Amino acid sequence: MANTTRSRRERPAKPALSRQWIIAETLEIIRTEGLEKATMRRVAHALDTGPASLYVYIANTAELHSAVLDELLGALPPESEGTWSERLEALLRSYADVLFAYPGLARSALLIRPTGPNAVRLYDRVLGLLLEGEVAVDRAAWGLDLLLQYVTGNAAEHSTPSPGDIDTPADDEAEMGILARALHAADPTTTPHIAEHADLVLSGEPTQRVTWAIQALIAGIAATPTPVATDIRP
Amino acid sequence: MANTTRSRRERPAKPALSRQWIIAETLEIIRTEGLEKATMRRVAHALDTGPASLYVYIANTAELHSAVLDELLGALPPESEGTWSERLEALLRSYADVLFAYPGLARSALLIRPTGPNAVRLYDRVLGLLLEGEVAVDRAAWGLDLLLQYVTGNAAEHSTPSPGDIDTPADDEAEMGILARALHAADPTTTPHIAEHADLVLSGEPTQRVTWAIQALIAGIAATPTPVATDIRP
DNA sequence: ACCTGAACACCGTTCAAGT
DNA sequence: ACCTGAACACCGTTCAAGT
Repeated sequence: MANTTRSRRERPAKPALSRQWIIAETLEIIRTEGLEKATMRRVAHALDTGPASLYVYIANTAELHSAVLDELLGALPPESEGTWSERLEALLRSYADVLFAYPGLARSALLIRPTGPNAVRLYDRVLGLLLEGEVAVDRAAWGLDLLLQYVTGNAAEHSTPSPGDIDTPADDEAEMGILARALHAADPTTTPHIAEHADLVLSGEPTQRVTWAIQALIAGIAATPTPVATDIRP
Repeated sequence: MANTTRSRRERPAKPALSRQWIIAETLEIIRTEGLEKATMRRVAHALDTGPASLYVYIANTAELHSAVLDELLGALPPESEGTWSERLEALLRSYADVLFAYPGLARSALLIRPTGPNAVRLYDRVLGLLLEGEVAVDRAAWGLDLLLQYVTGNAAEHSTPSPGDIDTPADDEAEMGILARALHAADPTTTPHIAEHADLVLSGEPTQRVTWAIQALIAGIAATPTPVATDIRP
């Protein structure tokens, strides 16, 4: 009886399943517990239903994660100030920030190739900025993929496998420790360059390195001719 | 390994569990059925034992996959002919080939940061070739990570999620189809650059694009100064 | 000492059956 | 028409108990 004038702090008592609602709930779980907890079963449970019900709206787990990512890409900051390359760097960094903020989603992004409307808008902005910088259109077109893949791959590599979870107390740090130990233990006979330059290989803050990498990518893209004929346009 | 004089085609009847044997069996499963089938349970089953037995030799699933990858890296071709950049390209392509040959392993490589002895040897070869090309040592040191991450990420992106399995009839192709459709359907008003250059963005054979990307990366690495002081050496 | 059966706590996905 | 209980076929990992 007395339908729905309930405490808003409590679960809103079965607010009718829908694609939007499922995505929102999934995002909430990813935010608080990480991607690996955002399972069909767990999302269904959070929505007070069984897993089978989700399949009315979402084809499978991959599509669920894909939809969440596109949702997030819709919230990228719209435009910054500066030269084309500064704006491009800022855009890519904001994309990287999204992926870092939701550890595990980068891994999804790497495998499912985002194709939602917001992803396409991101592609368009990157391509537009490269063209504004007078990068040859064929290099810009191929460079688009290279830039986004780098950022995505980098985020995937550095995002902790299980965020708020059991293992991985300070995961990326621990990971780096393992790598650092492996490099410092390098045998000077069989691996002389690593043995000599281990510190340099490991040097730099992550943000410094991402910034440098993006600059290097842009420079390389602008300077390297593709095998694709450029005389496509009249 | 472990030369038991048996019919090599039949299962060698419980050849005593060992780390090497587990890794070899896992590799075989990955080769024939894909990474996602190389579960602790399935490997244990293939070795005629229960999953608990594997934990005597291997800490967890991640370590198992990690060990398999390092095993594969030990078989990279040793040295090619040509200029330093040609040899570097060849080396990176052979690394990419390994990852492509074992779909799914690239994804692991992206997340676990290979640190085995063979991985370190690969790092050393890449770094050595960059230095041979007279790339500044700080740029070479940072570029190492950029190059390997690109190749790994690229392989991860293009490797089919489930190789010899139920879904994904021609998976990467299907994926590309989805992307192609999304780009060709781009709205000329909101995403004008993509709408105009969709074909160019999608153009080129995968190998052409990888080759171009590696060249662009090398050029960018060589040309972009890092914030790390270069006057480390006397 | 070395190994493992059995259990615990989960998964994705399907489909017959309910409302 | 829309939804879902229950089942199917799996997972990783642990630990008490066996040899």
